Amino acid sequence: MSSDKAIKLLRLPGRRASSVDVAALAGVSQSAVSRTFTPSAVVSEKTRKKVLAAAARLNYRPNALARSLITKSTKMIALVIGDIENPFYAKMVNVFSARLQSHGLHVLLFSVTGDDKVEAAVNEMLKYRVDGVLLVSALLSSEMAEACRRVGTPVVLCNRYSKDAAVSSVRVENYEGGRRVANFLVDGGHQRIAFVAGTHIDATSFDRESGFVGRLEERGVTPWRRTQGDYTFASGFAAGRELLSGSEHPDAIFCLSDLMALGVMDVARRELGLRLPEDLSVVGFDDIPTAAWPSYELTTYRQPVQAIADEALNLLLAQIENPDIKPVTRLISGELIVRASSRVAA
Amino acid sequence: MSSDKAIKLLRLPGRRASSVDVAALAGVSQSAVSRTFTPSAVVSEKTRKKVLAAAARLNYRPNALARSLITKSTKMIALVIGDIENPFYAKMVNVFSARLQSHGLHVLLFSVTGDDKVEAAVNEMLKYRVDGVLLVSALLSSEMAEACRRVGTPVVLCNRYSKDAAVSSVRVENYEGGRRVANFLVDGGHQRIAFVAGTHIDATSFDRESGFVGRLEERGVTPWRRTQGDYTFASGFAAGRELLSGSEHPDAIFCLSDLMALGVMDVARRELGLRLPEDLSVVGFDDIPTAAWPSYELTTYRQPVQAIADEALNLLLAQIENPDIKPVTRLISGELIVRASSRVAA
DNA sequence: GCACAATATGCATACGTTAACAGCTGGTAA
DNA sequence: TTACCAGCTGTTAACGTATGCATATTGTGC
Repeated sequence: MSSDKAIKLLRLPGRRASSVDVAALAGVSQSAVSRTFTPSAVVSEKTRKKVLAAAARLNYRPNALARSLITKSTKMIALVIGDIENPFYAKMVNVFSARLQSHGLHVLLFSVTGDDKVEAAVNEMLKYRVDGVLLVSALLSSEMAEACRRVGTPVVLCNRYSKDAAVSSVRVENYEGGRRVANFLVDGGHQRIAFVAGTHIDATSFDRESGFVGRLEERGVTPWRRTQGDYTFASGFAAGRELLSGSEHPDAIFCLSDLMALGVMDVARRELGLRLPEDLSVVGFDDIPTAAWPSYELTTYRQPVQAIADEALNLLLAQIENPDIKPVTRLISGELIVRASSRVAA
Repeated sequence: MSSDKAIKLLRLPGRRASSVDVAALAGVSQSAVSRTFTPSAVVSEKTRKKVLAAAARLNYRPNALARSLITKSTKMIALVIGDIENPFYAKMVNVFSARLQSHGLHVLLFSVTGDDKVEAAVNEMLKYRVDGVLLVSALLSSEMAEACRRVGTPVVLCNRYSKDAAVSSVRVENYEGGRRVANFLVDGGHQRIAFVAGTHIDATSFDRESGFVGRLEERGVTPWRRTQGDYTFASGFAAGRELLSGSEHPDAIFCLSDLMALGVMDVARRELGLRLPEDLSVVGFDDIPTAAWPSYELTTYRQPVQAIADEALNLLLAQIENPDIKPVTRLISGELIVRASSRVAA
């Protein structure tokens, strides 16, 4: 009988050791093995030793998938990221994955180009039964939000939000940020203030713009000219060339991302020979590392990445803990970092 | 009997629908549901319709974990990345995740700071039974490589390799790259050629340096001075300050990463008032997007990210297909991109 | 109408784990 | 010695799916 069992349990070549194999080698029951690898469970020191020895010999590691099947928790969080090559979002990924790892959670990464691919990603991650979803700079359609809600998967949006979908979200105070930049530029005595928007599929760009324009008008300044980019350096370069091409050019340009602002600076200085901030002030949004480099010294509205990520993660963990919690929106306040790319009040 | 079953299968609040639930609602067996969602399996059009309708009503999605338990394939690839905030590696992540997604594979991301954390990451990913492991800019100890081999998990290193561990790897031709830069600088008539190395824990930095120094000496030029950074902008800035501080300064500096080269350029121009390339030539390694920006126009040795990623993925897929394949090393040739940061031969 | 193939379905089992439960051991107190 | 309790351990039933096998259904040609 026991030899039958032993024969049956002989490790076939190419098969990975299971808890049953370990149990057989250690001469204990399979549950003893399971308990050895379950922190909350209780085993005598003697059997734990035996089990660990056998496990080491067989290169055994508990199968997280089988465990998840029972515990109904995969310890996996889906991280959906829009544009990972934008340093601001790369940093976000870094912070998130560090935080998640320190919580014993794992990251299932989905890098989506264009909001249309988010749907496919969501369907995939739901198959893997992730414990929660973090969307960074990607828009969740209300149907997909509803799909997550139906199966009870918590979701938190980062730096995006949808008016219709009932999903928690965390973002920087975009409206307020726009106002602060407006104040700063008017205080600095600028007259012809131009603006480079982002793509308007999300409310983020809209909020920053309305805060900015609204405050300008409150202070009696009419926005001089407006154009649009897609948050990249190249689009900023193009936008700068467009804005600065006429006979009369703006004396300040506010860009909705640092990358675009850097593009504007390069076209202004390298192609048109303007001096900053004497001939032109440039202000960005994000505060990516490059903004602080001596070649740029870009004035920008800083988004506190750590704070945003921490808040988003707390929201998500709370929602995992208690699924019936209702969606909330958190606004994180940013900070205007004044550097040499802009003229300041005398 | 059937009503008993129906009662038992009533979807409890908070429980997710399983194939059994769908089967009950559709009036078919559980296997029929399984077959409907298994592309290779065969079902009549009639039952497929019924199943899909029931599945839609219940928000059913097949449980990938349970499936993996049987098929012994998780369709998950572990992606371990050293420094995701370096644009070069951010791009790598982007390319890999796009490629993997198009193969129907999913990315389990591990962002490690320091090679010591790789071990913990490897242990975690093996618990999740990933189908393969991609290590980008992270070093795999030979013990960990051996651990993967023992459980039969394919591994491919990207831009790193270990002499002792028997693991497949793909990297750019570092040695040759160093030689090409040496030739370029000597051809340009430079006399005092300095060098900024990276951290020396990996052979990558060593190979580039020995190619560079070796070729310099072949051409009768003695390296003027050498210092070391950690691939970041800040370390490049510091290295530049150190190299350029003396009374006599180098007329060319070769940096083992673009970020460091940009740091050198900034300290040279902004802090010391040098003109490039008249007073100093700077050459980098990687070709990150910023290198092409008008403010820098950095000459650099380009690493073809797409080609490296494709090759690494092919190697990994081949190894998944046939686990007994033996480890290979692939060298991808790079390309010297000449821009305005360096003096060229008259 | 029949025989026979071809196709489609259901049944049962296995994958590797956790957790509720019951049973076993040893020690202690009377 | 006996009874009892605490601490461990083994048994068993899930979790949700895929798949080999046997059986049921359908269609074809005469």
